[in-house]
Amino acid sequence: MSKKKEKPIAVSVIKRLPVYYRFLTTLHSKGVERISSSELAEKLGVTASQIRQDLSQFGNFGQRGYGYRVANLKEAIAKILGLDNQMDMVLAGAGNLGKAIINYPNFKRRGFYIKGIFDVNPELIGQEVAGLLVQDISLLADFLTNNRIDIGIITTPPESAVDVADIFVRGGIRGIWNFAPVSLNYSGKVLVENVHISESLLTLSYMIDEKFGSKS
Amino acid sequence: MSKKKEKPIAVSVIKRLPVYYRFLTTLHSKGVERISSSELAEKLGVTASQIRQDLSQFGNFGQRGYGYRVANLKEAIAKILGLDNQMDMVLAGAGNLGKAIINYPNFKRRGFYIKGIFDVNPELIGQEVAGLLVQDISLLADFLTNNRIDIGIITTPPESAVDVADIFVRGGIRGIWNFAPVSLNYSGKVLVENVHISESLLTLSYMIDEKFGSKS
DNA sequence: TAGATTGTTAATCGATTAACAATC
DNA sequence: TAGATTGTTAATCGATTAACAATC
Repeated sequence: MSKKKEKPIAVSVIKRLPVYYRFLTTLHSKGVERISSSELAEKLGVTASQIRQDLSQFGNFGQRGYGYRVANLKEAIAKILGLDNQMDMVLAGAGNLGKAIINYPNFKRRGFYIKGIFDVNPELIGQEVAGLLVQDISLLADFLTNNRIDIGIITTPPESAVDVADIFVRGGIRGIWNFAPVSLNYSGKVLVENVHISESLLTLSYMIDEKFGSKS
Repeated sequence: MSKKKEKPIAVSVIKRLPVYYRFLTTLHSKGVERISSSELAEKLGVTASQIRQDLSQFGNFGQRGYGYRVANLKEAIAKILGLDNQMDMVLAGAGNLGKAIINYPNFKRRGFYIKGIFDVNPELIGQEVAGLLVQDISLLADFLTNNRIDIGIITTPPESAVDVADIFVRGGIRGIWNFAPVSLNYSGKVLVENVHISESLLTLSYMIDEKFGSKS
């Protein structure tokens, strides 16, 4: 069953939920029981208004005069983000970046399971990474027909990214988490979340020049 | 010398420049000579208006009735982003993610130079990565006083990220490229660009549930 | 020239912030 | 209760899109 769709929530709001979630997890592990929107805002460098506005899109999680119970709010956000549902994933490209992602420690805790790892490199095929054997990429299409996979992760070089993405889409994947520096366009059929790592370095570089002046 | 500051450019605009740049680089390598804002828009999934609006903040790079010369526009954006200036960087955390970043092939071409790699792990210290020896993190502070470094990269586990960031800031670094899932707050003193990789997975997960319905 | 496409202004749309009544 | 803080409405701010005169 799909969620009740009240009104569509803005993407800008959804992108902030994981930030709140991460910070609440930290607070919770430190034994902090309550927090107000203004305290939270200060720690995260946003406004209290924004936090209350964001949360109010999903329900009433606080108590007037008191604030938010950290444990409750954390769980509420986990629920909103669907972290209580399992998501099955495959990864293509078992280089350093791929391995870094596979070994991310919180995936399982949050319901994300890597079910298969694929690569073209004969030296990597057969290697064990986090308890899985790296398989030949030529087996990917079959793997997807035999397994119901939600998310495909692309950590290949840019040249192969589009081919892999096509296999993912034909294989019935619902979302692509793309780390290759290419623009993937599958309007509507599949959701694509791009993590264009190097682009953020260019942004940083621009802002450094702007703030401190360029070195030349 | 610092750039002429006409009017401050919106961050949202600056974040799109690397996208344009990447795509123009691809076009250029394919031998494409000209492109119109509407063609570019279609390929990138944005509006032609936005592209023209964005570019017009920095100058007039096109020709009415013709469009943009790919080579010219590419170079113009490189200039805006400061890719013709050298940026010296150090990296802390030589695990898989750190190695992935160090080996990114386009850094030098774009003026980004990694000058030092640091870690706490004795097994990594002394290892050679991309022509540099991994050094003990205890040497980082001294390294920064002896070398003029622009950008510090944090690819450590979250527990050590704040300590490393403090060393960076005391060492006179101007920007931090942070991959650790922590919120770094150095309002004003230093620029911080966060790449919270796992947060984008949570966003994707939410949107999949929203679009296709959750599996439960 | 005629057609095409930019650069830019004005209109729209959406997101953030401020403010405050509701209420714990 | 009195003080604090939420949830929510309204006001502001900023970013995107539409439209078109300028012009290659």
